[in-house]
Amino acid sequence: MKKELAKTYDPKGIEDRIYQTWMQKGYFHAEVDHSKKPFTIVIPPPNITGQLHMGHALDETMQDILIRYKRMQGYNALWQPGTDHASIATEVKIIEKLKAEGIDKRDLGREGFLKRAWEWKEEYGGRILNQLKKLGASCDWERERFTMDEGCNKAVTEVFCKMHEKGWIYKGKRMVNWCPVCKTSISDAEVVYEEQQGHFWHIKYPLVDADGKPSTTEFLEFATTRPETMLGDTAVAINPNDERYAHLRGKKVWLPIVNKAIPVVEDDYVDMEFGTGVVKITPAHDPNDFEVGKRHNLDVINILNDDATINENGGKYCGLDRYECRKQIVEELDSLGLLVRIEDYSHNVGTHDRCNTTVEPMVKDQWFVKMDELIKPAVKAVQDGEIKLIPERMDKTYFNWTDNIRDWCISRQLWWGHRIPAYYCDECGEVVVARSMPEKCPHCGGTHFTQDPDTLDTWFSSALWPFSTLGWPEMTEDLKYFYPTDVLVTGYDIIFFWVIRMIFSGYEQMGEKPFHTVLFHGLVRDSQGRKMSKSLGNGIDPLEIIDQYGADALRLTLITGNAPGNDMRFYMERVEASRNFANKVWNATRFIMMNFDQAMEKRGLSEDALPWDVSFDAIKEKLQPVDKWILSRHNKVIREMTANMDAFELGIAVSKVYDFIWDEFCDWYIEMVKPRLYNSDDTDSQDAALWTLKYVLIDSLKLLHPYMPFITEEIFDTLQNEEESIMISKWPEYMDAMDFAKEENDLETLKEAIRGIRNIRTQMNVAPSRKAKVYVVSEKETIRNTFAEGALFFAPLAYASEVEVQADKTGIADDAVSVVIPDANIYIPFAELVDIAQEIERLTKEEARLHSEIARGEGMLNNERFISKAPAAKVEEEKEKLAKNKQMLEQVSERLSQLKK
RNA sequence: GGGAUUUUAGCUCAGCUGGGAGAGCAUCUGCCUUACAAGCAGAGGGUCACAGGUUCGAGCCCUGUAGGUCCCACCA
Repeated sequence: MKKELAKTYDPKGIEDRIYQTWMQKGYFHAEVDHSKKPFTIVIPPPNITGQLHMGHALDETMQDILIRYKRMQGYNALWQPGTDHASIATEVKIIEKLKAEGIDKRDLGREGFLKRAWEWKEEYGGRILNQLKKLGASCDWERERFTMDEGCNKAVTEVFCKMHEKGWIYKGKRMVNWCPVCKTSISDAEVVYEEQQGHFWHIKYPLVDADGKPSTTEFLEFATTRPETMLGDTAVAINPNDERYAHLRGKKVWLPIVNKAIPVVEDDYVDMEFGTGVVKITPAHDPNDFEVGKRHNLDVINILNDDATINENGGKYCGLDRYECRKQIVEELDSLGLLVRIEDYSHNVGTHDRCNTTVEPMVKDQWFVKMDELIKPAVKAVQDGEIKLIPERMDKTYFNWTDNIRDWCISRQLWWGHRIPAYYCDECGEVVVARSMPEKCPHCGGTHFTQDPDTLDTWFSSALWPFSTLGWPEMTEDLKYFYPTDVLVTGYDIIFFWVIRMIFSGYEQMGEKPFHTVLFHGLVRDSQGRKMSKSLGNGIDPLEIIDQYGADALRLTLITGNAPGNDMRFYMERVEASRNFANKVWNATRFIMMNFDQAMEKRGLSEDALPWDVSFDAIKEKLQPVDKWILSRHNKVIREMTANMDAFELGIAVSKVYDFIWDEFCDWYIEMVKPRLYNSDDTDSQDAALWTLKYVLIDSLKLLHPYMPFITEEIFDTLQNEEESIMISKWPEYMDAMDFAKEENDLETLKEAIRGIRNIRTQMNVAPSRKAKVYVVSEKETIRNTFAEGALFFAPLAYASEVEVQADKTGIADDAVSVVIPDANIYIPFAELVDIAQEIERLTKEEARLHSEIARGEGMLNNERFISKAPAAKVEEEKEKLAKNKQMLEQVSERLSQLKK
């Protein structure tokens, strides 16, 4: 048992060693086992481009806590790890890298590019998972998956084909968001709106005269933020109810520069109140205009190339960049006298979330997922509570999206990703969607096909993650056993991208929810509340924190004092506080180990027959009230903490065990136990103390283990050798046998008395070395017994030389200082140290406080409605309080009048 | 424009279904007491944003006002 433990806990080296052991023992691995209930979490797969940041650290810590907790509770816990190919994010990264080498993606060709991409994946793809290991993540690494591995590919193809057969995936010309830099369409969710300073160009178009020529006197004025789109205008619109323009119904206006007549159409979309009540209509480059165009059968004239330069439809502007074109168009309009004025205007501009480029709405042939039917079970699941979102308010965000759902554009003009399983017949152009390259065209019998060049939105594969990782589309044993998974832990920022899509995919493909609970967390911000970002340079690297303070300290910091779904600020001071706690636990262990050693030496005990290494029943008779108190408190902490964990209140749960260990166990129990260990020969009492110290510490370590896996394992291993590892030990349970209500009550009285004496001594500036005799006076025998039994530790903690318990004040000096606690008075007769004036002041305050307390209590009890409506127990409680207060007031007043004499 | 959320000690935040205002850090005081100075003991500090309302009783429920944060939609 003799182990020299360092004075402070240093996690360096320890953490890696322990993690290796866990891995070697295979504790993280889960196999189908019908004798146990499964508990499954799938990791939100980090991007292969990613580096571990604080957001991941928080996300993974929460998952690891849940997994470790459930594993200890006897569940067959599976934490399924993996990574995401992150189609566009990765492609952008690789293009950047190629650029640095002076290579353009097109030079390599598709095959060459993909080869580079896979090389990149091999090199960096596993990086982030290795970083997770530093954090202590207990993922089943044998099951690691990748969204583009063979199984996931199969799942994607299968889903695409099934949904296509069902008519829920279709190809069509629709308005999409186009990124001119990435040269791909993107989904609505990938567009972020930014407020930008722009201009509002007020322009007028001439009316068309009866002779078909532009009028020189009559004009129609309107305003636009994108004048260059006029090249694609095919109408101007007015509101049908707008009397101001009644005379224009059925007329035409002259589109300058392009020089052609376009119709005036009437449409409710036009807001009469806004601007001049006239809108130019460019169906090819504005989503609303596109709809208007459809209603009025307008031509759709695309004026842009894929890189946002003007195409041949722009006439002489062909080849110009969109912004240069804008400038020149404005100049030309001005020279034509058609520019009325320019107004400064700030408006929201859609940009691509990956590259910040202003997106262009364009009409393109793309693949879509029809959402109206697909979304229904996903809505119902949350409505019915089949799937619970935590915190609950996320429901509203969720429904906000589902209520306004639009079809999902899933095709991307990228190379890195899942290729769309659609094949075009080289002969007749017929589209065939199939699980593999078709042999023969069903339309013309052609045998040569070209696969659709597009890839799928990266979220298409992520949506299948909870079941594709378990083997789907094969109905594997894993799938039958582990699906549905249990909890999904993720940030609220990807509720639309991912959470909703997993839910509807689960119902559609598996006929079953993918998980029953979604636990959201917020963003980790810097100490000033800013987002951590590369550009700000304010990011804190979790690996550096781990290196300096240990993974346990980081994990505790991320979880403490944070409610689900709320953002948190990251402070170094808080990491230090966590580190200090680890040290506290470490030193409590040192204390216990030291006392084991001392007791063994003193009593000549051998290690294999220690009187404190016995069962609860065997030690029960020897337990003293203090021991029962801490056991009982610990028992309650188990119950409360378990309830918090089950309610996913991870922060509250850990604060309970934190407070228990630091405050009750270390600052009270250990202090109270010292006199018994150091200054007493009662071996029964010592056995009980040592037994209790060990029992409570080990059990507390178990409660703490999900949060701080490394230090708890290290200490567990040091303290005992019955169990192999704390991570597979049994989660503590509340036991009736450990409930000692009387001792809990008694000890609270003692603690209060000790605090009272300490307080008085501080206020009177009495040095701790100055010990005085303490008299405890109470009419109640139980109270006298409590103090008599507790005298051994009461004296040192209250800096008393001696404790005398008696029923009345006989023999106590009149000038004794008193501490008033429920049912008892404590007197310290060291008159020479007392400043009477100060004491009077203190008692006066106390008297005032009691008066107000009594007034409050009487007010409540005289209130008939309170008596009739409040629970009976509550009323009783108030009555007792009132009686106590009255008694105390009497005592205080008496003492005051004495002193005043 | 719609919605969510937030306003509690100097700072950062807890506060469960309404019933005597809490933690960490910071500040002040006293202690190197034989587990721990990364510690111990004690103290100060809050009209719980503001105004109404419901209730015997409101930090908590309702209405309104003001400030902060965020999400969605996007009006040319």
